[in-house]
Amino acid sequence: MSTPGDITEVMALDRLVHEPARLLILAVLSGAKLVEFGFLEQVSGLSKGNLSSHMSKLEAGGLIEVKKSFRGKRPLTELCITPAGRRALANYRRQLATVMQGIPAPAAPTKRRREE
Amino acid sequence: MSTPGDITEVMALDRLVHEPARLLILAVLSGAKLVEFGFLEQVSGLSKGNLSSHMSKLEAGGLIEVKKSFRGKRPLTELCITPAGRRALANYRRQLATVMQGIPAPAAPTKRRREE
DNA sequence: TCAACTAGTTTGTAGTGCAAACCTATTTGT
DNA sequence: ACAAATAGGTTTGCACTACAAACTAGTTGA
Repeated sequence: MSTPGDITEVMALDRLVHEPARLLILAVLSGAKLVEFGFLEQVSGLSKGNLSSHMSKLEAGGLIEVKKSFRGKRPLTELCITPAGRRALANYRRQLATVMQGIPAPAAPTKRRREE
Repeated sequence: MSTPGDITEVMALDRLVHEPARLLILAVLSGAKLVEFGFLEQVSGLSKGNLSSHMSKLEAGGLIEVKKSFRGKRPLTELCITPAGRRALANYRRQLATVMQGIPAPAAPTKRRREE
């Protein structure tokens, strides 16, 4: 039961969100009002450069907002997700759910579990 | 409740599978023993060239097998998923499930339930 | 003063996805 | 018989992307 889950929907996935690094960023942002650049750098494991460029793309796409200020005398960059960002993320999640229905479940043929 | 669903797992996603076009191909292959190139071309909506190159990558990665033969006098290319391909797909699905737990659900601001 | 650190941005490059052009053989039209 | 069209793909060319290395600008410590 449940809908067939049209797998061709996978082709409609938002590439801006689909990129793992950016999806991670959005997911983290969705759970807080304001997130510091440095914090994101640590939880994501991304290099500063990489993070910076993904940040710019998300900002250019209107999915996040970037606020630059100072803490004491040092620069501080903070990110927050926009309403459009939340929508994009929720939409992406919905599509993922649809897509997952088109992928056969773990199959679980034997009891062994191997991972690498 | 339910496990926290470590969102950083998103960084470990298999890029060979993560690409929408290839995920679609794998999903289709997982539901049949042997699939014709032309059929795949139609259901995916991919151009022949694009399909061909994704096919090559999946083959190079050992996720599918490509069998070339003739039907009557015309060339016929058929694809089938390998055991490694099935494992990769199942593994990807598992990771996706984990990742989805890290993405906030549809937000459901009101009580309405929308399905489409 | 000068080295080292903080907080990011810009640059360079290898790799990717995509469609257009191409290829070879077969079939159809005249 | 010969040209044009079609089938079934592959190769090429290009615009774009993710990533790390190199860079910039200000700050703190010695």
